[in-house]
Amino acid sequence: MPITRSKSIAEQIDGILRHRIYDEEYPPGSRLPSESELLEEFDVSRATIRTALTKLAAEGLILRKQGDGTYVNERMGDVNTQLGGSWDYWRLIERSGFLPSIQQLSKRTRAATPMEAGALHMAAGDDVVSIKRLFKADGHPVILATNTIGCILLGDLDLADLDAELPIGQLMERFCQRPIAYAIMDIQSTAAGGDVAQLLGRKRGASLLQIRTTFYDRDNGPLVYGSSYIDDTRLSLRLMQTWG
Amino acid sequence: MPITRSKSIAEQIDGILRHRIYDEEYPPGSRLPSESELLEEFDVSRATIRTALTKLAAEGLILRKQGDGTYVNERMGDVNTQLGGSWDYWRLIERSGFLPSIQQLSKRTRAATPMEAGALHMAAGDDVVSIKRLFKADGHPVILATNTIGCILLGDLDLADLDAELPIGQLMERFCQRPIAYAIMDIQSTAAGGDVAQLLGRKRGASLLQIRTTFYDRDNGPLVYGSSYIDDTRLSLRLMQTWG
DNA sequence: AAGTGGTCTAGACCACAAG
DNA sequence: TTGTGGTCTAGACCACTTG
Repeated sequence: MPITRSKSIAEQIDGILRHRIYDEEYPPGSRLPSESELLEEFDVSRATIRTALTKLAAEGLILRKQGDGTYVNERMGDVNTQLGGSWDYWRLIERSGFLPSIQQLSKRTRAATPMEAGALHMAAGDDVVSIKRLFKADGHPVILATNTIGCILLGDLDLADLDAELPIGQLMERFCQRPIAYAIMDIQSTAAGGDVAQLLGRKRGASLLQIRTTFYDRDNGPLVYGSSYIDDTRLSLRLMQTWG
Repeated sequence: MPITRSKSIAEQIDGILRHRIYDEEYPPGSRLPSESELLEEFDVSRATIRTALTKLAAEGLILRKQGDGTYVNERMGDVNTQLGGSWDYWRLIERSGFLPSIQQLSKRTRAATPMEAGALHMAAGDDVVSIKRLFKADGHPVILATNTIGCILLGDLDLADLDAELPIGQLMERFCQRPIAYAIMDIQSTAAGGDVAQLLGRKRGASLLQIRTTFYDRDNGPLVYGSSYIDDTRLSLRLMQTWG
């Protein structure tokens, strides 16, 4: 069991406020307590309160108006994606109003494709562990995701111990002790090939969203390469862009 | 001419550091001066320096390592999109390594489609101003963008004065005095219809990225609705996702 | 005029990595 | 041990909108 670093005060306040917003203790469109009220409630300095509020505002969860107050963003419920921040397919499905589930299709060691080898800075043909999963929304297949990890990173770990239900970030932290620092994603539109179409229950040639992601550690070393197909007739990517 | 608020110290430092990174005065992968060195250089408090650095780190431009230092992210050059932050098609094309240009296809007043009316909280058939533009990369059409603005917002402005070359954010600020606070984007994959295919020089039925965006002011009032088609064989959406 | 969020300061202590 | 970035405090003044 890894030791959980106790969170900072600002992070805890962030979490508490976030919960109050989701629980509608602070309903959409309503005004939050002022910063001075909050610092009294939590008995911290104003800077700490503002650290938490700044993060919520950057995500679009709240809108701050100078001279007026801080308001819960009415339209946060429309959003299912937090590109630029932590985010995974499970939550995407959940936030789209469906019940998520995962079906593991395969988990095996094989030779890297040229694309994977390039992304992971390996030679083509080097051994990688490949995990192929199908995400379902209310039981319907919606996302086909393949993740590839260089074998060196996993050491002598038994494949059977690799928990394929975990989001990729937690998986890397637990099994490689290498937390993800950032990822680079490439979003494209593509026509479904035969196998992908069949797994997602679409016709061959149907339009799908394709997301290719390479995850890096804080030393710029590539950790994982992922390629996913999203059936966006059932699931669209909705995200908030905050201005200024 | 609207009065331009002079920027805050933190914003100015943000801009200076950003320039130094783009100019490779701080090259990719190199270590920045420490926070104490920076606060001496600019003669400000540490909190002010950290405000600037925090913003750069959130965008992925720099990586901060406790006990070590702050480094320029080597892979920032791969990225062409800043979803979740300020961003426009002109910069997308530029950052993809092409020379951008805009061709205005039409600018006129017409009745709102049901989709536009819904997004803009109007009745279907109400008057809107519609601007249709074709973005080119090195002269090749890559993005077809249609923006729709409720006529009420523009008042008695002459259509001819509306500068279609402006990014939508600056356009709203200048002609409506209503700055954009946030936007909600919907990213999907779609098959090109006849007219879209022709304008983008693709075959009918080809896969395109479609982005639908509604822009809101800080009072949650819808300002603009935009629908765009991106030819992602020439231009892919590459963005950075920062972790933690 | 009063209250809000926006900005900035000067200082302190802690956690972490290696100059 | 030294120097980094991470966190927090108490206080000040400013800009803005009108609870």
